[in-house]
Order: sequence, then C-alpha cells, then structure tokens
Amino acid sequence: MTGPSITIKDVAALAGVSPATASRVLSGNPATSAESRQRVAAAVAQLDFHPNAQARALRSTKTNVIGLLLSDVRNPFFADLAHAAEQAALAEGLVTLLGNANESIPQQDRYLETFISQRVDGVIAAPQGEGSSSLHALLERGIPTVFVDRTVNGIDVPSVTTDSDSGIRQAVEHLARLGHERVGYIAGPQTTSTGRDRLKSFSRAARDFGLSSDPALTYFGDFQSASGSAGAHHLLGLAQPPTALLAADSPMAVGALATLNRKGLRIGRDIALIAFDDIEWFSLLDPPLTVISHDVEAMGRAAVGLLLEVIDGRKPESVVLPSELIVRASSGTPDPSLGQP
Amino acid sequence: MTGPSITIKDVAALAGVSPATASRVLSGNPATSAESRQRVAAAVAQLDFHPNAQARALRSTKTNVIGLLLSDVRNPFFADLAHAAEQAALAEGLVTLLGNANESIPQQDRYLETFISQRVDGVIAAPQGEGSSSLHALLERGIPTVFVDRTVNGIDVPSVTTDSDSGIRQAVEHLARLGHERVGYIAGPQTTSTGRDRLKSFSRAARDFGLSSDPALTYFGDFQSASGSAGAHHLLGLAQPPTALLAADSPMAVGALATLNRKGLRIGRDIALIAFDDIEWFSLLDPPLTVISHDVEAMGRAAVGLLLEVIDGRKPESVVLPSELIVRASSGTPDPSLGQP
DNA sequence: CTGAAAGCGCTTACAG
DNA sequence: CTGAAAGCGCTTACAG
Repeated sequence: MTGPSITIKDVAALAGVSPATASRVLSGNPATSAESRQRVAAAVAQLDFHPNAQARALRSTKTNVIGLLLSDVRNPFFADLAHAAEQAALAEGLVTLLGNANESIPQQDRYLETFISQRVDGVIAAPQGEGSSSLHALLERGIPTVFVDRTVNGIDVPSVTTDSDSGIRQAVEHLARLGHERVGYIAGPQTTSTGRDRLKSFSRAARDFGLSSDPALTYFGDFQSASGSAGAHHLLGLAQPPTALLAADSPMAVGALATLNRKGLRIGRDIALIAFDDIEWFSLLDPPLTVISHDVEAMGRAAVGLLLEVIDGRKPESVVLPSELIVRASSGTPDPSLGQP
Repeated sequence: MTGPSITIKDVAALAGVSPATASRVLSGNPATSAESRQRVAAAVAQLDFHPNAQARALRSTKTNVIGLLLSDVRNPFFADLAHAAEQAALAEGLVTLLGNANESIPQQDRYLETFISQRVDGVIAAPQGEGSSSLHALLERGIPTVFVDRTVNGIDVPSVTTDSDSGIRQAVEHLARLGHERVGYIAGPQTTSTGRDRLKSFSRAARDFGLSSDPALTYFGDFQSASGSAGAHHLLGLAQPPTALLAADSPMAVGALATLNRKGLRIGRDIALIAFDDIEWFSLLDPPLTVISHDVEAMGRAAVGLLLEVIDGRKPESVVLPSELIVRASSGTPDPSLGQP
C-alpha cells in the first residue's frame, strides 16, 4: 500500500550518524552524545519511525512479549485476571499475547506452540490437565513460566494460587450452623488443581462439621455454566436431595441458579446456594449470593511480579492468596425446621 | 538455561538436505520430493523444532499475528467478542495479540504503537474517540484494519457494527405502550460511535412515540458500571423522575440495577429497566431483565472475515448486524395507574 | 562516544 | 526438485 517501510538506516542517514549510533540512541544506551541523541530523536519524529520488533527480537533474543494462557476468557474470573495481568505487564513495558485454551487441551497446546515460536520472554499459564506435551516443551526450552490460579502436579514452577481451603471451610461451617446436613457440591474438573483442591477441602470440612458424606452429593462439572445447570438438576433429583448447594466456580453457580429458578425454588428459603468466586453482580441478585471471595487483581499483579523474577534468573517463592466467605441472603437464615436451636 | 536453540540448519543437517529444502518442506512448498518431505518431517520431530517466528516474519513480511484492540475486556460484551474473534482467527491460522485500551485513549495509542512495531498482519479495533494519532499512523502505513462494534468519523475502513436503531426503537415503543412517558436514558460516551448512535436512536424514537423529550432525562455515562449507578441516582433525584430507565450497555445497566436495589425500588413494578446487550445472567435476575440483544459471535466472526479480505487486498463492504428487543419482566406489565387503557 | 562489520534464523529469487 | 547466496532490519562486540 505505502512504500517500503522506513528503517533505522533511514533514520541514521537523516540524522547524519551511523545505524549503530542510531540504534544506541533508540535503546537508551548511555554511550551516546547529547548531540546524537537530539539528532536521532528529531529524525525518528520526522519519519514517524517504529523499530521493527521482529528484527530487534531476532538479534537481541528479547521480545518484550509475554504469553498469557487462560482457560476461558468468558469466565468473569479469567476476564478480570487477564485485565489485571495485562495492565501489570504493560506497566513493565511488556505486551501480552493472549491465548484462550477454551478449557481444551489441544487448544492449549496450540497456543503454547505459538508462544514458543513467537519466542515470548515468558509465559503465565492457568494450565489444563496434567502436563501436556507442549507444557513440557516450554519448560525444556527454559522459557520462564509461572502458573496462575492452577498448578500441575510434578511441574515445579512458581505459582500464584488461592488458598481455597479457608473460604470453603468457612462456607461449610456457615451451612452447618444454619442446620444443613446434606450439602450438594458441584465440583470442578478433577483434571485441574483447583477442581481437586476445592473438592478435597469441601470433603474434609463436611466431615469436620458433621455434614453427610454421601458421595452422591458430589456432582462433577467442568467449570462451565451448562454443567452447573446439569449438576443442580441431578442433585435435586436425588432420593434425598440436598438442602444447600455449593458450586466450585461462578459460571457453574450461574447454571445452578438458572435451574433452581426454573424449578421455582426460592433461593435462601427452599434451598441455599453459595458460589466460589465473587462477581460484581452476584450481590445484585435477589437474593444476593453468598460467595467465597478472593482477590483477582492481586493474583494478576503477583503473577507478573513472579514472572519478572523468573526472567531475571531468580527462583521466587510461590504466592498463596487467601479466600474468605462473604455471607449474603442466598444461604438463608437459621430455619428451625432444619433442626437448629 | 538450555543450550542454543535449534535452527533450521540443524534440521537440514539431520535430514541430509539444504536449509532451503528444509524451509520449503516446512512452508508446504510443493516443489519438494516425497523423500525430502519425509526426512525433514522426521528431523523436525526428533529435534522438536519450532521455527523462529521472528526470523520468518523478518524475511517474509508476514507474521500471522493480528492485533485485537478492545475497550474493556471486563465488559462481558467485549469478553465474548474477544472469544469469538480469537477463535475465528485461530481457525484461519492467525494468533491474536490482545490490547485492552481500558476506555483510555493513551492506552489505546500505546497498544496501536505496539501492533505497528510487532508488524501485525492486521488489526481489529473497537476504537475510542476521534482518530487518535496512532490510528492514523496505522492507516498511513497501510496496515489492514477493520473496526468492530464502533467506527470513527472520517476514517473509511470496513466495519462490523450493530444496527442499534431497530432494537432501541422496539424498546421505546414497548415502554410507550406500557404507558411510560418519562424514560431516563443512561447514554454511552459521546466520543464513541455507539454512544452517539444509540442516543440519537433513543431521541428519535422518544419523539416518534410521544415520550417526553426533556433533556434532563439523559445522563451521560462512560459505559462502565459506576456511571450507571451514578446515572440512576441522578435521574431518580429529578423533580420529575422517570418511570423507566434504558441503559446503553450492560455494565451501566448493572450499575443502575445496584442503585435501584439500594433504593428499595421494585424493578418491573416501581420502575422499568431495560439494558442494551444481552448477558446470560440478565435472564436469571429477579425479575429477569428486558434487553436489546445482538449477536456477538457473529460480530467476531464477521470482523475476522472482513480483515482477511482486507489483507488479501480487497475492499469489502461493511457489515451491519441487527438488534432486537427481548421482553422480560423488568420492563413491567401494563399498569392502569400510568394512564394506559 | 562512534562506525564498520558480522550475524540473529529464516525465505526466496536464481541457476541448475 | 534442489542448493548456494543474498538479504530482511536490527544489535553488538570490536577497534578506535
């Protein structure tokens, strides 16, 4: 469309210096004279020069690009995480290549391969499944990598995760105090560390607080809303249905909510509902939803911080962020008919 | 960390061919023998070779990367759009570099500069404001660009937009039929084409259906939720407050909802509420929200389709997608006290 | 502080 | 169908 794009040679020629000097000025190398700096700056402005990032990366083996691999951008938790990480990266001069695995391992592999080919400076990943081949390829090449939200067994990279246990324990205690004995749990996929950890925490807390440990009360979803609907449907159809539901992420909670509404159950009265992940509008529902909340902003920032340390060759400690129960009306008020004093 | 990364020379050596032949095999050039193809493929597999995308791009002036510039990833509309566009691009072998302008022009400029330096093959943008300098730089370089959702006056690039007018007209007619005369409108920023178009449509429809044209009934928000809260607060504080509210996007509708709930107003009875943009959980609220819906999936796919045509040197026609009203309980039922037969 | 030269890892006419 | 050679646009020792 336009002519051949302008290069550092054009800038150098216009400034009356060598390409080497122009390059030094552009990269902020202190070994330049004030005069050169001024002349090069003027030439850059006049020509509207944008250095070719490919050529720069090829020579310097730095791209200033990081890869961010997420499970599902449409999940508000990950959208917030993407926003937080991307803003934190931008503040460090890094741009973010976003890969959306769509909760699919082949698609995760595809993006990881792309990250390798693009020679990203580092990768922040919320990984699926157990070490896919591409994840191993990434690490074998020594590409700085950190995990966020999720981890993978047997892969030792720094991570930022949520301590789901505290929040889940609070939620179970809360339900037990309200007199619930049969609590249905809509679990995440057991191929993710968060899916496994949260189920473990729930089971342990259920036992500790004297809730039923009937295995039929656990339904295995996939962190997407349709499985939340199906889970609620299934659990309510049990011979002995639960009096409360806990969903392991927000899309599944939304799905469960839809099912409860469709069945005409009054949430907070006929049945209690608690969601893992706080979302702005959960507090706007009628009744507002009781949630287990954690700090997504902090998670995104911490992930970028860890990645920068790994890029610098350090071996930072993993970060674990807290979770906590926020009680709202969806978990109901004490109901004497449930046998509570 | 690991040794020097392996290159096409290593592959060629192991396969017993020249780098040129290896390159031809890798790029699918038909001028290769079956034997070469087989030997190179084996070497690639054995060495786990990933071609350096920087070097390839430098030489071939194709990066297979597109830039996607959005206003705000946390807005569910844009999250869905990002998902749709990214999946469509991936199906065409293109990876997506995501830039989140965060409804800020300087940040938009920063990402556009990055896209230029990264020599992306094309850009899909939901632009802010009137042609920022970087937007012009992009176009002057002849970088293929399409607009999605929004356009910029005086910049003639193909676009995919929503015909907001039909949906807004249906919404206003619906409210008029229910007997509403004073409808508060929470507008988007007038620096965006969608903000302007929707306000124009609302004003015209209000006049056509005999609603009040009191300018005090329009509040100017910024498409983010806090301004929806503020807008509802302001409109309800008028000497003659509106009996219905229409918000120009979903985050502002969420904000308005929060304000209405806080004030103890019963939505669908004390006041009607309609949102532009359909979001899964809007139908799950109590009462479910009446919305103006449009097809985000189709928008993302169409944007990628247009961009591919522009990259191919064609000049495709812009695409306009329809919008339509979906009536739910939040807009209420006819109320005789409002003077409707 | 500066410039000439080499080279990052590919691809692509060119000649065979 | 194949290979030798040049070159994409930068950066970086090296020598001065």
